[in-house]
Amino acid sequence: MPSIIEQIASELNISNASVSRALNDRPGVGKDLRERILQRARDLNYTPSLIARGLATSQTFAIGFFVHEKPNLSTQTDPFYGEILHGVEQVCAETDYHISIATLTDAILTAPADFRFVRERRIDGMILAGPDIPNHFVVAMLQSGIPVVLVDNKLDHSPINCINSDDDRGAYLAAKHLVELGHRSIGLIAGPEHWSSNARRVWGYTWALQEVGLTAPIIHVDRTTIDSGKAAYYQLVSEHPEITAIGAVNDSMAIGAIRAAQDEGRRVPEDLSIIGFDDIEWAAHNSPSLTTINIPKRQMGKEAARRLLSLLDDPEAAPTEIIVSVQLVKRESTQERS
Amino acid sequence: MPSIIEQIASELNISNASVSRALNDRPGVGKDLRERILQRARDLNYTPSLIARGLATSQTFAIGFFVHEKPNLSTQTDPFYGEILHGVEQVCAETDYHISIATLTDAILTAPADFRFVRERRIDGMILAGPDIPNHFVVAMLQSGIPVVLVDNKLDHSPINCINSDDDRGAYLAAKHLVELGHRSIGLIAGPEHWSSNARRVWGYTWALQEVGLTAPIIHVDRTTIDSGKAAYYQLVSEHPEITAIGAVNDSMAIGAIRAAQDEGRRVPEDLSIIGFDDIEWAAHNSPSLTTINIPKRQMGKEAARRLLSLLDDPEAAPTEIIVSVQLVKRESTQERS
DNA sequence: ATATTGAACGTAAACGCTTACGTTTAAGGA
DNA sequence: TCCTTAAACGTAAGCGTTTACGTTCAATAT
Repeated sequence: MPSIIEQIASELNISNASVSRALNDRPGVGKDLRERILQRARDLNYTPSLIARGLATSQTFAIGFFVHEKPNLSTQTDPFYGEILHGVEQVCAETDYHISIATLTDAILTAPADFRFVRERRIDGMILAGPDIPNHFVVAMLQSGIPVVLVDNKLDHSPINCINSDDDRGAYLAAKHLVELGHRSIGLIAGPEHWSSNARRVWGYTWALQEVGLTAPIIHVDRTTIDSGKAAYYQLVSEHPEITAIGAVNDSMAIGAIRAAQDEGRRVPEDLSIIGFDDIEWAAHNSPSLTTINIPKRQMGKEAARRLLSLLDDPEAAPTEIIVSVQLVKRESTQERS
Repeated sequence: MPSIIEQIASELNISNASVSRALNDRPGVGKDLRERILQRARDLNYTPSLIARGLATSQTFAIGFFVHEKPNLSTQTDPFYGEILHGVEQVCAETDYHISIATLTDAILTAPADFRFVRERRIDGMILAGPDIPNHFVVAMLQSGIPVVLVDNKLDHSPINCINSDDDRGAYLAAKHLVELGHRSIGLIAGPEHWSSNARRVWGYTWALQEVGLTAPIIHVDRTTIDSGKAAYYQLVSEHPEITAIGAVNDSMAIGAIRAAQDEGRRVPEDLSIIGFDDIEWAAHNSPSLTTINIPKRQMGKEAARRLLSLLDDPEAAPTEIIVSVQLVKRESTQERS
């Protein structure tokens, strides 16, 4: 059975080349012949074989979306990467590109040297998502020769194409919000100091408070779960009972803090205002619902895909960091200091 | 630049065919020549071009994982398909298969007739996930000629390869649990009657209660969100104030019911026991934490992948429905009737 | 000793497209 | 009218594999 291209060619007594040209919208075929070819192709329900095309052009029209398997700082209870992936899908759906996914396991992360992981997938480019993908792996991928875009991550000492949320500003907004509500004794609940987005959030808080002459006690804990939020809360209020508002470095911890406060018999927000960060799905469903900083995950995915696609056109483009802006979402867990 | 296969062939003064045979572990090449070929391949860091191989064999070593975009019955606030996908990944990671994903949009769902969607992807098989993928689409995919496995779905009148959770039994267990706690006035909160998993859950409840001579009032609402859980709660208790326990058809609704009860000043579980279904991530973090029926999502993904892979070997195998068993998870939202 | 067999290996076509290059043809310029 | 030019189209090689079919040759059977 001949391929559809061949069939059209023979039916119309022309060459494969002309059919291919017409189908790909390339010059070199006359107006009305082109029309007849396209018509016939439609009738025959022609779908190009991306795989044959791939062999011929060494383009696969697939991109990889690879996420680190460990739950990260902000995604304990949230389909964080699911949302990002959705964004990637949305922009790819408008193109010919397909998405090939994989989870980055430790095995892959520790043995990137042979490029096997990327080469066997035959992808044109890749998106790497997750804050704790080790630098050395990113560097290795960069050397594989295909474009790389990072999401929720960056490289330590050199510029790279990446998409990140505006953590500094988000934290700044959060602090500002608390200050505007009249709070003057504000405590901070933070995760491990060396996580970069954590550090940036702490920095944003500190900066905003400093602007109005305030300094905040900071509790660092080594995880960012609900339970560590509780623990941080207890430590914070025992050291600083005068506090009327708490900023948490992510929503899970904020929710933990709310629980702990409620367990102690303090009302949120009447006695204590608490604000989170991330706007995970449950933030809106918590009781009280959580005031927080929204990260536009889907948009991050879209930006990542767009960046990657444009890189595919021009691989030499200079590395750019895209910072998506975040937004304060006022809900029930914060109110004016009484 | 010659391909690596050609390079090895010429270095060793043999033919491409022998190299290919050795690489693919096929008979027809002598023991020690084979060894030398493999050795050289390792040295050269050979990675087969799946795309060239695909052209030659018309196997792509990729499967599609396609999920319906609408949030379904049970996944409002839960990375349901994320977990399933994880399972799929885990088993694929042990094979040569890659995963190509896409979201089934309405546009795709309504125009499947041309197979464009599946053909252009050049996949060897596909997993379709989501309870409300229309029958006609599934049928169309079946006719595309490649194996199809359904997850969280089935076909109305003909057998098909699918993976589902044991909804009847789950509901049975839930009801049994309430009965064993001493409850005799039990109400049911359910979603739309025509959703099949919903119907099976209602059926399981009814059956278990009937076994001990009980019948339960059932409230059907048209969505399965937290808010509709609240609404259903109010309707239920206004019509049946004597009720001491509530079974909800999914966790979101159960949580809604808990909220509503708490708002009314009733304590859960002291005054009212409430049990959910699904065991979404938040169930464990709710206060009180939610007693519910756990669906092993990851395992469903694994089963789906395994089924698909075996179908790839033997496409003629008879359609099988795999039902994964569910489990009662006792937490805080239920207790003995006081 | 010859005939038979099968393992080892080579040849070359095929998979479905793209594309560099060559040829034809008609239009436009002098 | 003849020459130039470019658009239209054809030719055929090539992308990296696999595989049906041939060939060679040594081992075994007779």
